[in-house]
Amino acid sequence: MKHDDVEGRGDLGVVDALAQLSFVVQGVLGQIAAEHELSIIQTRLLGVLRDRSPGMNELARYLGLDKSSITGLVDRAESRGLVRRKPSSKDGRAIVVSITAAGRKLAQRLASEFKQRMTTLVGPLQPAEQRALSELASRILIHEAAGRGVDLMTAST
Amino acid sequence: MKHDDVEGRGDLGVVDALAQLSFVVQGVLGQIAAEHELSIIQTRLLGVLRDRSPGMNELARYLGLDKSSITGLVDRAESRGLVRRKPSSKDGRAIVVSITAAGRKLAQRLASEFKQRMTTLVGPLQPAEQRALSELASRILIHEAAGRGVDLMTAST
DNA sequence: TATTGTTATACTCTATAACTATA
DNA sequence: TATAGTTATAGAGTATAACAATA
Repeated sequence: MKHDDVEGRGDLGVVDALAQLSFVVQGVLGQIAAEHELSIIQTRLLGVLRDRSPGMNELARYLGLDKSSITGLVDRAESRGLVRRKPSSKDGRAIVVSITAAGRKLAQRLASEFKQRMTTLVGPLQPAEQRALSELASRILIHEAAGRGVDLMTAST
Repeated sequence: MKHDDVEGRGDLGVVDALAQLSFVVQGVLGQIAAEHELSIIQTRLLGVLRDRSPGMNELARYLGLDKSSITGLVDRAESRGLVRRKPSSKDGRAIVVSITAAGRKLAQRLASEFKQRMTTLVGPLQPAEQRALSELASRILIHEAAGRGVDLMTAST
């Protein structure tokens, strides 16, 4: 007998709903990536490189991984022709990682398939409800990003 | 110049907002799990076992993994004293996996820390907005689950 | 000395295929 | 034969620590 059972029938409560929804969304992403023999992290790598050519260290910060993990990640993507390493012209120690034409093409394809699947997922909601959902989720994200010192609306991640 | 730029300023659009939110939520979950030296999959394992004692095969279906992957997963949880294997009394080939008292305690702790962090995350929204978000997310989940032949409101996953 | 990137190593997670024991 | 579970093997992803080259 939950004393705080204020949710109407069919409602999971914010915490559970967002948790479960995150698994569903990640599942969609993982499935689409897998259809192209990619992992989620490889997909994120391509996403980051779509509008940037960072060094390994910088890449590690973007992805929240140790730089030693980036080495293997980039190795595998490079051996598939999706990204490329080039020595930095400014710093003899550094290298610059960039996406190849093939990598960009694949990234675009993944993005479009993801968008389509997500559109289907939110299909049961009316357009106005989708906008409301978008707005609420965005507000959470903006606050969360601000809490980490990032301006979501400016950062192009 | 996007022709479909109908979103007000500060809005990412449903697809991007849900995608990014899923990474944030998974990040919270992963961080809390890591604070207790657990992975997300180990945490899910404990979650599943909170109200069930399935066989290995059944567990594989719940977690969406191959049964051979379950062996190692359960091995590691068992060696930490979080779960236990018992031979099935009905089927000589089968075993039954159940959570231990220590496992249950840890699972409860994880759940409570997760709830707290998530509550903070949605804190910027007014209570009524949180309810609206919960309702919209739940509707998506119910449809998605129904599409897989599962009744979310009855299934105790 | 500090920083950039790689290597060596170890562990978790995952799948496929082959195997054992029971049904 | 079919099913439950494990083992063998391989590979991705991750971290820590040690290292080389450059700043």
